[in-house]
Amino acid sequence: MSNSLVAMPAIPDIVIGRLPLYLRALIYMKNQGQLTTSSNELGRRLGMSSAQIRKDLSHFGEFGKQGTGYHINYLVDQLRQILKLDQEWRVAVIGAGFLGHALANYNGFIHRGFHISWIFDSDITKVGEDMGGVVVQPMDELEETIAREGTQIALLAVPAERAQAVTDRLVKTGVQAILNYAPINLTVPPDVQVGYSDPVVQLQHMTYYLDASRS
Amino acid sequence: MSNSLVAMPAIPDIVIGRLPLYLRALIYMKNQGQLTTSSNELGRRLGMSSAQIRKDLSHFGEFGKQGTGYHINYLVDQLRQILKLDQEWRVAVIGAGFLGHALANYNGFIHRGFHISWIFDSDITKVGEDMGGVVVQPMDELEETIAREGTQIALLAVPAERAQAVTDRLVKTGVQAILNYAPINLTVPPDVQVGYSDPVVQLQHMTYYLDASRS
DNA sequence: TAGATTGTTAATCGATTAACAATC
DNA sequence: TAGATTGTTAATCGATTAACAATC
Repeated sequence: MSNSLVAMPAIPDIVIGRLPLYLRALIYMKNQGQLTTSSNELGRRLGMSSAQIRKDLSHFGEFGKQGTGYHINYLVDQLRQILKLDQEWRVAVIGAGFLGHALANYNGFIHRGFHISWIFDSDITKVGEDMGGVVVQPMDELEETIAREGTQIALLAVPAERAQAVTDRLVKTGVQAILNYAPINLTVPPDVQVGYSDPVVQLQHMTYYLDASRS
Repeated sequence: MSNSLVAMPAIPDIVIGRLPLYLRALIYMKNQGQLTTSSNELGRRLGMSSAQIRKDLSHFGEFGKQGTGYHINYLVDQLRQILKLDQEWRVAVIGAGFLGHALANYNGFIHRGFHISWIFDSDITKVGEDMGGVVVQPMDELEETIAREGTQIALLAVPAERAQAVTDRLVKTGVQAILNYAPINLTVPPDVQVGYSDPVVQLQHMTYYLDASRS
């Protein structure tokens, strides 16, 4: 534990939310064979100011060198540590409809440290089906399986009507984070993280700016 | 056109981004049979302050009544108009993998004013396949079909390596908004809207707050 | 060395909130 | 009328940016 006598202000959530974007861009550059970058280049790529990137990173330490910028490998490692990505997280998908199917089959999770171990569905005709190497489990066994395996994260892909009820069960069983794909606001205790993904909400945000007259 | 002599400050984008959430909650209440609500109730539901809701709405007009609050039907109509949802938008899905399949089959789009007319894929063995009532089109015909039909919005569900190239084609053809599911930052002209949906980015945001020691 | 770029400070800018007169 | 709730103002709070000394 570091100095507990000094009031340490929490790092703004909006800063935390940008770190994964920095990480993604850095890994992209790394895969291109690039070894170093600067706040300027990173900012250009992401459409933000270099000052913002330097300020964001300064919350966590000093990762660069004057004159030369940042070593990509080093910064990637640091960001991974900060975001607690230096471990594998156990993820369950709830709901084996088209979306659950797509999530279970998405290969972007595993190599970024998220291991989908389970997919649950209340439709017993789907139970036993193989989805991306994961076998559909009966909804009845949700609590037992999640508690036993210590699943920390849930991807919630059930109909909106059932999202809150399933959430309550997940929270009670010890899930710490839920990424909700249902078009509904969830209520959870303060120590549980919730992320939202509703494509319609995103589209409705964009239509505001569209020119309705253009074809 | 309203008063063009007075400098009208643009409404903050962060406000626009909350309107779809207000709309979603209002429609939910409406479906529950509720007729009126207040900024207080809406705020409680969405986890934000009543003052913020009133302030946000005040950018667009006066929609409530002292003492009684807001008529849900009326406010829903107003928000729909503001967000340009009083028309049907033509949407194309690009990429007919698992995700494209899920998007084409999602029934949350059509009744909220987004009509998925087309789904494209470069894999000719998929062409002709029926996905949620939409037949897979060859990628070669992207430009011709989108221009002819006046498709305004694209859901981009292609691999990251191809996302920017496809984006360039979409933009050239006149698409005004792109919801990008590929884990990569896109570059577009300023008059084109881009939204991002990368579940890994959202998960990485949440893991920062998780207790790695728990279970 | 000269040029580049960091981390940080202070100023600016913008968003949220508390408070309240108006009024249904 | 009494109670409730709006729309708006001004104060507060927080985030972004410009600028620059430090230094690689």
